[in-house]
Formats: sequence, structure tokens, C-alpha cells
Amino acid sequence: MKTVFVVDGHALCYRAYYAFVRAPLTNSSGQNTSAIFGFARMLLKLVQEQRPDYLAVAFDPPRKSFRFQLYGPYKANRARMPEDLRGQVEEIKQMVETLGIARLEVEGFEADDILGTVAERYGRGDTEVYLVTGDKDAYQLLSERVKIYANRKGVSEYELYDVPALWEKLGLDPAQVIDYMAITGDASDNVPGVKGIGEKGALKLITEFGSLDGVYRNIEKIKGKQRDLLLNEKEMAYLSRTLVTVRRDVPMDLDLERARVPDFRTPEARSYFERLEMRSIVQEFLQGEGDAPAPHREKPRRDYRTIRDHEELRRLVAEIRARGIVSVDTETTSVSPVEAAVIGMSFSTAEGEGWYLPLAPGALFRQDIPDREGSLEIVRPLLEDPGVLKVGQNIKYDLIVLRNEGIGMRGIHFDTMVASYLLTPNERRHNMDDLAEKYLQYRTITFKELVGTGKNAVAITDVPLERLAEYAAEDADVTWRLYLLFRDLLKREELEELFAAVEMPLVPVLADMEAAGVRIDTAHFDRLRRQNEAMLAEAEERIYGCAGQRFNINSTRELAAILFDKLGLKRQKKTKTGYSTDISVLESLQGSHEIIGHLISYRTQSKLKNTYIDSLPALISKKTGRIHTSYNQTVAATGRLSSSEPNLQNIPIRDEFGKGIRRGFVAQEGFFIMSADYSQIELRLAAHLSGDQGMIRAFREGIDIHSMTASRVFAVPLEAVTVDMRRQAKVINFATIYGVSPFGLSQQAEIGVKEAAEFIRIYFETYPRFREYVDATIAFAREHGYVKTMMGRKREVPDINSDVSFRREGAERIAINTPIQGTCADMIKIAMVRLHGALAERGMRTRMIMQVHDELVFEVPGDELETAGALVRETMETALPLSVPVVVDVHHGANWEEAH
DNA sequence: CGTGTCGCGTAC
DNA sequence: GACGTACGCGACACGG
Repeated sequence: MKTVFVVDGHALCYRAYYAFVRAPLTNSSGQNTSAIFGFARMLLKLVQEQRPDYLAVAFDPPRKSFRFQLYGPYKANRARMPEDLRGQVEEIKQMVETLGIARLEVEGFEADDILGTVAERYGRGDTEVYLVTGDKDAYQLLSERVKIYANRKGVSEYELYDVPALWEKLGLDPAQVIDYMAITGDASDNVPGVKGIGEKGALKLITEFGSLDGVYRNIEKIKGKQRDLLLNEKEMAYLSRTLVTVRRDVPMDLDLERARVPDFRTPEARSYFERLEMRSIVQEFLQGEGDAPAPHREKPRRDYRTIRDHEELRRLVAEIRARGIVSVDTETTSVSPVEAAVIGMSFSTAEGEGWYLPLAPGALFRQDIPDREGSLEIVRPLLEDPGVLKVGQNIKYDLIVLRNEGIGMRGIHFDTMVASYLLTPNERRHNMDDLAEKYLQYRTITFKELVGTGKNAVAITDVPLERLAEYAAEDADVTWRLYLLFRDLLKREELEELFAAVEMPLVPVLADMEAAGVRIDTAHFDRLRRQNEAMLAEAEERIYGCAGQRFNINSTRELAAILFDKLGLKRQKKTKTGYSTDISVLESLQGSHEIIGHLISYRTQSKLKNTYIDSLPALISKKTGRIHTSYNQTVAATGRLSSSEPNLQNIPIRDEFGKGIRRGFVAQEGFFIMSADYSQIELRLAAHLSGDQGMIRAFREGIDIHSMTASRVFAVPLEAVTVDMRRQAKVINFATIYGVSPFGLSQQAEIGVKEAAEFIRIYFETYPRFREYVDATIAFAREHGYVKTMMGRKREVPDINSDVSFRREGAERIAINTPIQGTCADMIKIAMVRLHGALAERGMRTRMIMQVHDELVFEVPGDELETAGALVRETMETALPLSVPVVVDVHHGANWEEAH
């Protein structure tokens, strides 16, 4: 499929201009360059991400279009183009020329009509046309081969719109959009439509009668006012219809080949943008030359083979050894690696090549396969050789699975899933099928396609060998091809070191932690459950008593009905679907009715029961008697790990009930739980990253930072800071690193918005360099579109230049928080890798078993407590050198709670 | 009966 | 909407 992108240049100019209207960009002589910069960035990003084969930019003509002759007031509501945008439009046209992009402009017709004509001429057969416009007129042009690419979310985010999306949104066919708009009119172009009938009315009419003609044919069936309006405005409706109809017959010569997308990375383009003082454009889009991958790769040749005997396997092993690097994938019986049994392995060392080694008993396939044990012994030395580098997709999984088979894979070199995560941490999907589609324009055989769906699904062990081999070899092949691509992309993005020195070495560490698991005390949980169930039952009965009826307390809707309708308590916050009953609402109602206290108790206890007391013991592995979480390395956009099944990173700690749960996390006989956590690490990082002298001095001199803040905010000497002042200051300190807003702080600190704003003002006055740092970070994000951590971890902040304020402000908070939270993640990851190595090197029996963002938990034999404690402290404190002291608190005990 | 979304609540 | 990052529960709506 070939793709043609046509951009509505006029609209894009406006959008780019207004994206920066609050803080316009200027060149050194003070001229506004917002539109030029924004336009260039949007266009080049579009090309980079979408890799169109053909691209053209359409502009409105200098003189008025034919529509003005039809209807005098057409676009009469439009303000004149701002003076400082007018000049930029000329420059933008020049830019389009300089970049060698086809520019379309036809006397008498608008850019929209040009889009329509291109769609009409080329949107068929094996060519897809993408209309880049935010104008809803364009919906009428949609077809199977014509789609809309709307840059509606900020300046660099696009949204795809097609026929099904239109159908879903309005329930209309593209052609009906014209009739629909004939009635509603188009406020932005001053097209009147039928005054008095709005979107809902128009939608109903068109849906019922199919078209504007249909409406007038059936005018007798329409009642009352609507009918009068339609009859009175009939002429206007048909005129509007003509005005909103996008023309598809604009007379113009367009040789498609003239619109072929060139490689922009030319010296001319670079010097052009240098002249415009737009270095970041050069940096981001115009570096290097000529090595651009073809927009659409040819289907690679495929040579997938199944290994039939040990002789063949030995030849393959020798070949892989000679290459020194191979992609590996395992086929197994379960998604859970601890449960999984290996039924086959695949390998690839070149694009389009793949080998499948069947390992499941032949009987299952009704086909002969080489002897399993023999095969494993042939591949074992290869897999265990650290000199033969292994490439995989989610290779932690294969590592654990192979360990179950008694094979300790080494030379873990490249995980394509982790690479994808570093390249696009905001993306939530890094699975191979999506990566192949996105980066290789290639659709893989999916697992579902392999085994079937619903009741037709078969076990993987019942898939015919040939099909399984094809599937498995393809996975190894695709992994290899992604590896080649990501290797270069990581280099280009300067993410190599983070990848090679931190993220990849972390993979086996996480595998070991997951395999080690953690012991929980079932008798303790049984005791907790008895207490918990008693309290729950008590609270439940009292709630029913207070309410005068039984109801589902867990249903927020039913609960809201009882509280606000039946008992007449005061409504507070609204949610999307009704009135909120969350904890802040309940707390403010405390005292106004007896039911509230029981509800809070019920909520607390039922949360503990469902999420911890009942679930954790159920997750104990039969095999090991311990709990094995999964640490996910590719989920949290800041670089943090996440934990699931169970999530061991949100075990309660704050109140006494919570602590009870932590007491259930215990060590095996003869061992202790040892916990090491970074003290106030995010605030220390804020001090280091900003270089604020006040903050730095506080940490260097060992002054409590919350008291320090309190002393300044409340204008009292350090000695006079009360417990309450410190508590408030602590909230302010934390709010700051999340990117504070007066409203947010007022909620959190339970103070007025004005007071919160005043606190923030004083806070920034107290720590002036921190303020500068915040401003500089946001400015960096605006210019480059991303922020980064100390280790160079990057995260895009697409909404940073959004003209929608709440999006932009959200992006600013992300820009502030990510470098701090992400550097903390860098730091603890480095410590984990080094510690894992150091413990192994010393032959110690201490095992790392949990990570909770700024805390590491170990299981330590009694005789290693001292050495392990010292080693852990030293390694964690020196992971990343900061300009402030890094302090790690280390404690141990019989359980996790005692170890704090 | 499975799937997706919402409100809520736990952690750092 | 509403200070950052996660995971997971029960309720509920939806669609077969």
C-alpha cells in the first residue's frame, strides 16, 4: 500500500502560531517565529513517524475563493490574520519549497478543495490518502482509502479518523456529512444552515430521512416548529449545502512523482534552518544523510527451517558460535514463566532466517522429533556461554523458563522489549506483534491465529509442528530484525549507555528476584483474617442499622443514594457518573452522622481483605511455598519498575492495620529481612538537579529539610518549628516535586487555595534556584519535546506546547517530575545491578527479594547481617554521585515491618 | 460469561 | 479538570 499525505497548510499555520501564543518564540531580532517553528516541527514529525511515500501541502489562494461569490457573508466572522503571522506564512511557503515538498495552490479554490481533489484522484486501489486537517468538513471525503489525520491533541499528536470512526461518532456516512452540515451550518466559516436546528436535531433528521432531499421529501412527516424552520430556510439550507461541499474537481496538474517525499537531511535544509535559528529542528530531524530506511520495506525473503536431527542441530550451533550473536525465543505451555514447560526453541542470526528446534515429546505432535534430552545437551553450552550474545523479546521470560529446565542462560545482550521501552516510554505496548507492525510494517502470526479462538482454540501442544515452527521461527526472525533497527535507534537517541550499563544488566537481576520470591506467614494471615472479618461484619451491621436497610455498601451508586438522598447528608464532589463517596468526602461528613465512622472502617477493612489478606496467601506457589511477583521493566513512563501478581509495591505501611500486613512478610529459618531505603531521595535529587544552595546546605548540614521549609514558609526560627508546621511543610516539599498547583496543594494540605498559592510563592522565594530549574526544565521540554534524567533516560512530553491549558499544565508537571522520579529509578537500578554482582562475587547467601522504588529488601542469613548491611549501604549510597549526601537507612528484623 | 471502564484506595 | 508514577479491587455496562 502506498500512502499520500496532503496537509491543509493554512490550518497548520494557524495551529502552529497559536500553540505558542502565550509565550511566542522569537529569533534574535525579536521577530515572532512560532508558526514557522511549529509548522516545521509538525511536518517533519509527521514524515518521521508516518513515513509517507508522497506528501503535498495545500494553501489557500491569496484572493478569495468561489464561495464568497455564492454567499457574501462567507467567513465574514473571521478575524483578520494577525500581522505577525502574515509574514510567517510567506516564510513557511518558502520552507516547503526549500525542503522539496510539493506545494499546491489554486486560484479560486480553498486548501480543503485541493485535499478533496487529491482524495478523489488517488484514494483508490493500492493507494491510501491521508488528509492532514482538523476541519470537520473533511469528514465528507472519508472512504476506504481516504483517512483523516487530525493534529488535534497539541502540536505533535495526531489522531486517525476513518469511516468506522465517523460512523461511531455521528452514525453518518461520509456523504451524509454534507447534508448534516447543510442544516447545522458551520459557525467557523459563517455558513448559516437552518437557524434554530442544532446538531442533535440535524443528526436525527438525517439519520431518519437519509439526506437533505429526503428531509424535504418527507417534510409532511415532520412536526411543528422544526418543519416551519425547515420550510422557511429551505433556500439557505441548499445554499449552505453547496458552501460546505468540498470540491473534488479543482483544475490542477499534479504529477504524483513530483510529490515523492525526499530525504530532507540535506546541507541546504540544514543551513536553511540554521539561518532561521532553529537548531533544534536540525538536531531532531536533519542529522545524518542518505541512510534513511525506505518508507516501506520490501517483504524480506523468508527461510524458516525445522531441525530434524541432532546432526543438523550441531551444524546450527556451530554456525551461531561463528557469528557470536543470536536471537532466541522459547515456545512454552504457559504465560507464567514459573509454571511454563519448554516445548521448543527458535533462533535467528540474519534477516529472514529462522530455525525451530522442537522439544516436546513427538507423540504430542504425532510427528518424530529429535530426542529432547540430547537436543538440550547440544544447545546448553551455547546458551550458557556468555561469549555468545543473546537477543530476545522479553528475554527475562526465556531466562526463567530455561532455568526451570536447568539451563542458566548467559550473555543476555539485547532485549527488544526493553529497547522499545527506552525509545518510547510513554507507549504502553511493547509486545512483538505491535513492534513488528510499527517498525517493520510487518504483520506477524499472532498467538491467537496459531491456536484459534473461543471454543475452537487448541492447546499449543496440539498445533501441527509445521505451523508451530513457522510461528516460532518468525518470532526469532522478527526479534532479530527489531534488534538491528533498535541498535541504531538507541545510538541515535544516545540511550546506548543506559541500555547497556543499566537496563540490560538489570534483566537477570529481576529474574533472580522473581525466582527467589518472598515468604509469607500463613498462620499470621489467618489471624489477620479472623480479626478483619469480625470488624467487617460489625461495621456492616451497624451501617445497615444506621441506613435502616440493607444495601450493597461496595456500590458507590447505592451508597450515594443512601447518604445523600435517604439520610440527606451534604453532597460534595461530583464524579463523572454521580456524587463522590471517597475518603475526603466521608471525612468531611464525619460527625454529621453515625454511619460515617462505620463506613470508613468498612472501607479500610474491605480493602485490606480483598487486596491483601485474602489475595496474598492465594498466590503462594505450590512449587516453592513462596510468593513470586513479576517485576515489569517496560511499564512506568518515568523509568520506575512496576510489580504485579501480586503488586508488592503497594503493601500498606501507614496505619496499624497496614503494619499488620507487613508483619506477615517473613524470612526463612535462620534468615532475617533486611530493608535498605534511600532517605528523602527525591528531595535530595531536587537539590542536586537544581543546585539550590539552601536545599544543598540543609542536606549537607544534616538539617531536616521539612523543618527547614517550615521555618522559611512560616517565618519562624528553626528551633520554633512546631510538629504541625513541619507536617504542612512536608506536604509542600512533596507537592513541589510533583509540579505544584495551588489547587492541588490546597486539597492535599487541607488549606485554602489562596493560602496554598502564598505558600508556593514563599517556597520558590526560599529556594530560588529550584524555581529556575523548574522554568529551565519546562523551557527545555518546549524546545525539544522531551525531558531527561541524569542517566539520559528520555521521555517525550507531547502536550507541552498544547494550546489547551489543562493539557499543557499537565505536561509541565510531567516535565518537572520525570527527571526527579526517573533519576531516582536510574539510581536504584544501578545499585541493584552492582549489588547483585557484588553478592555473587563474594559468594554470599544474601538474596535481594524486593524493590519498592526507593527501597531494597533482602533475605539475609544471620551471619551475613553485618557484611551485607555495609555492602548494601555503600553500594546504594554511591550509585550516582550527587552534590548532596545520599543517606541509606538499613534495618533488619524477623519480618518486613520490623526491618523498617 | 468475558471484557472494558469507573471509582476508589494502597504504595512511593 | 483538579500535584507525579503505578496495580488491582468490586461494580457496572455492554455484547454475544
